Amino acid sequence: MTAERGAGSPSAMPEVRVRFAPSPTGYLHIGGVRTALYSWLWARQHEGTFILRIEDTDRERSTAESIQIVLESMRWLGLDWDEGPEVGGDHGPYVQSERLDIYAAYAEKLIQLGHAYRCYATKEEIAEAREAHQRTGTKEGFRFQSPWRDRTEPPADAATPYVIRFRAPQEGTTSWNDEVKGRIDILNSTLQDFILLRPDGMPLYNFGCVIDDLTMQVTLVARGDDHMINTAPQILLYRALDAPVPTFAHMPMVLAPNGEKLSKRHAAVGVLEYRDMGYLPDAVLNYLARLGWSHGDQEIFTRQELIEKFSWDRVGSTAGRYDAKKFLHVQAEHLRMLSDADVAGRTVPFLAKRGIDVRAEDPVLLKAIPYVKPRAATLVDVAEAVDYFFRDVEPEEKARRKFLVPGNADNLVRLADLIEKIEPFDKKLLEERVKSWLEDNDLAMKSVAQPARVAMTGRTQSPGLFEVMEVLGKEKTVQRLRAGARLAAYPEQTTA
RNA sequence: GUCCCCAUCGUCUAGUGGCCAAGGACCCUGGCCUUUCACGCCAGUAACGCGGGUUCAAAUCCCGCUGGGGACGCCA
Repeated sequence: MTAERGAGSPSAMPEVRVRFAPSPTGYLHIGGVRTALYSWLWARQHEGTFILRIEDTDRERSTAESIQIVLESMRWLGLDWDEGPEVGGDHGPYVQSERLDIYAAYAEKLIQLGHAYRCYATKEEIAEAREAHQRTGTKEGFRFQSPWRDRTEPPADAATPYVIRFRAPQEGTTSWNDEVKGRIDILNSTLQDFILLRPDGMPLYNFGCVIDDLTMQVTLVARGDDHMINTAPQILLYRALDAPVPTFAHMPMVLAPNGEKLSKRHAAVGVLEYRDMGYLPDAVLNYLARLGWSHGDQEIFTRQELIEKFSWDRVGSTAGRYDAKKFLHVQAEHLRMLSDADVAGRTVPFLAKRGIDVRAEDPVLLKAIPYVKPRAATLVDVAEAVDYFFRDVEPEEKARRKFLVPGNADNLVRLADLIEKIEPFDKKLLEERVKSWLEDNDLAMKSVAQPARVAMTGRTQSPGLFEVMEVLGKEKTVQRLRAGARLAAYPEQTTA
């Protein structure tokens, strides 16, 4: 760890207070989820406080529905917050648009301290200055030099709208020890008099963020490294207010497979989409945790292991690319870690979506899960794979044409006849009897298996034949084999 | 263009100066298992961007180059 925090007072190490501060603009991006996750893991590992704060100062894009989506996403992931919307806390409100008076007070304080000033320049003036700057063709980046920085007289018209700007130092260097990037130095000469407050009193990101982190007593700020540019101005703000500067941890971003910024064009980016695709929260967390962080060669982690093993110095410094196949693999591993009863319970809503109404305790469902689990990755796969246990089969056209043909009809009938007499109806005995029957009649398993499978399941892929029979039960097994035989004998007819 | 960050198989990564003719995972390929599909098992392809240093020794440290990403807003 490269941090310098608390070095002077080891006995008085402050409580760990971290926050996740998304802006509610549609959905919770999986990149954001990773930021939230690392912060949450850090808080839980240190028995600290995890704060959820909504940064909705962009009125154009923020909506109330989006806030609900954020909360729902966090809840689904199990990233519970100790302070924030709906749970309260001692440092609220936790929605920025409700904290305007706080920002106003701090802005006034900064003006009085001489660290900020009212700027009456219009957007047009700034745009002009920018164009003029571009015409000069200098290599320096554009920095607006407000004429109001050093002016003491207010404008003639007292009603002129103004923004409040920070009076940024123009010399020196601002540095910090980043938990993942190490030491960073920024020349103050590259900074400008950034805006704190808009005319309507809405704070801009750097100001709202600092005032909130300050008043909420946040000890570590974790965010994507696209925010690194904001850190120097923020540190300057803390200093101007004579406030303690938190530790910063800037993690590399999650990129698209082609290296671009990850967006809807490349993948499902809203985390709730994964819920709907049948992913498990712990799998999402595992995949995201491992994208940019590592613990030796370990790939699969439970939530508890993540809490125990996470550390900032194991967060890599390279941007990670989203890999759908690896994600799916991690998901499959987590599915297999679940008990059958758990899988059954989680599959129920996905069955409901298919119009199948069963309870989690349904004995057929419970019996089928262990056979289906190894060949499924998501809960949608599970639902799909148990479908035919709960409804009549209509063989897929292709499968029917290939396997339910006249030549197979007789064997299906004879198989049904045989099976009808087997008791108890378990897979072991079924396999034994069917195999000896095949032997006695000089038949190959292959000649009977696929027609029987199609008859029972309607498809060519399924768990083992005897497993399917056992789950289906004698009555349905026999009935479907006979129906299949009829279809085979008279290929032009459809199922009854 | 300016500023900041980054650089090991296609991808995620292990590697913190000798144990590395670079290990694991996903993907891909071949094989085994087999009543189908999976699972599982075995095997294989595949990487230290380039150039200079430092050192007895460099994937690991330093410098430069190149390449990639991000930021340059009255967005966050």
